[in-house]
Amino acid sequence: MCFVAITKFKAIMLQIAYIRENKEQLIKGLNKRFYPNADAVIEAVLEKDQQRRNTQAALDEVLAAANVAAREIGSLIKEGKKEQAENAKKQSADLKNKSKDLSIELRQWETELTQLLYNIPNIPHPTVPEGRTAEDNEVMYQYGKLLELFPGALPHWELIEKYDIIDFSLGNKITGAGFPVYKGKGAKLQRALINFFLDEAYQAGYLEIQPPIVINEESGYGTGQLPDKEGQMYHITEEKLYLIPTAEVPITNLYRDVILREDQLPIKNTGYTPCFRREAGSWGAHVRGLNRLHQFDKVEIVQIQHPEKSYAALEEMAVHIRQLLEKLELPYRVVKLCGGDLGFTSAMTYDMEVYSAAQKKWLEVSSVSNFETYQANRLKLRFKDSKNQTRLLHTLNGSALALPRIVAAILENNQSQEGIILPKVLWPYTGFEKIS
RNA sequence: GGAGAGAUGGGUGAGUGGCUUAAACCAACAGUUUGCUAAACUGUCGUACUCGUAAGGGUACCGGGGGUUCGAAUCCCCCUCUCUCCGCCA
Repeated sequence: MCFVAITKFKAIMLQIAYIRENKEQLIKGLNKRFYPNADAVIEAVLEKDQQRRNTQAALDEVLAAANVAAREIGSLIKEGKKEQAENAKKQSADLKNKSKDLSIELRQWETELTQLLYNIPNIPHPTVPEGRTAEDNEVMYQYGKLLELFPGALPHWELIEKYDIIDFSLGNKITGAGFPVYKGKGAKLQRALINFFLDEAYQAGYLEIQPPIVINEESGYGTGQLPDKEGQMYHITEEKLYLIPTAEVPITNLYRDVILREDQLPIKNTGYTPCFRREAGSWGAHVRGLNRLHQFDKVEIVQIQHPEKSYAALEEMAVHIRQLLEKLELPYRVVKLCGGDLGFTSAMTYDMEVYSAAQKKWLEVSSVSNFETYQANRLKLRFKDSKNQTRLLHTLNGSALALPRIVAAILENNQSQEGIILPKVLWPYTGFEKIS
């Protein structure tokens, strides 16, 4: 019925009404993140939206007229009034041109608006601490003694060489820096940890998923890695696919374009995948050994939650992760990220940091976040509430856990003159108790 | 990789240019009837944008994108996916 096919507006329109009504709050939230020019960006969004709506209204009017005209022409032809039909056709040409122009204009506004919206990060939860850097994060909880090691204790990058369990130079040979090769007890320890983490997640009620580890562009936009982290992902240009930076992406995107029933909530999924990160520009001396890799293993937990229950779920996930660390007998602390340190898509994030005795520093081993409706909005992930209203859901995820730094901490903290004694909980999984 | 056939609402499935504002059936929901269940009957039954205080309008959407036409689910082109056959292969 239309003269010019209009591209389906894929933009994240659902949040526009919210932006309109909560302008001040949003600007405050963005400022907390030190997001530049928050006022100007929000103003621009509202202005473009107004333009878009004006254009939409004008276009709808033209299309409505064209529909009427087309029907008239149809009946004229049927009645055999050829000349009148020809005249009407000529007049329709004008409508056709107008609709063409208007839909081009509409698309322009939509594109600009989408561009703006995609580049606005999530709004921090009100309890997120003020602050610009990791220094300003709030320590919520600390567990375990920060042990002192014997003289001559080694950092993990020396331990792995000493016991010949992880080999960076072999990885360099076959791939490049940041792609280690795990050997013997090193490889088995990896496998043990993955199984342990998956079993624990299963016990906690998570459904195990084995997703693809390459994703398409749409999935990248769905969870917010695109366009924000474009340069962070390995891109397979031939097929327009990306290697996943985390299992969060495929597992959460399972629910893209889905409307759930309330009784299906919450969705709790877990999955093990390798993760790939280019880490462009972040390489340096302080990321030795297993501290930062291009490929690493991780078990992820994902929840899709009712909006009113998502913060309780965040706490539940944090407890799950803490229990893993406690079972592994690792000293850790939980920090709540400040506004400036918060990830692009997150409303609230806890980081779990394990203390490495040999490196004498805290290593981030897990990060658990509530994205509220931010991802759901892009994913079009919704549910029907008790009043049969369609509403956006909340998504959450956390690492439970990322392997390399856990391995580093286990090796460093458990070393002795006789070798590395593994935490008891892993013995059934490894089949050995000691690396020596 | 080659050849062919397909993709329609929650499901099945009709629809080869205007009588389709997408039929019919099933499922679902609400109501009526009913000792209970069932059946029967009646009604409702998509998503998004937009105008309106509201009631209620308008527009778009038949895998995705583009084109032809006054008018497209229907015709043409490109892409994706599914099925069948052939080839190759863990």
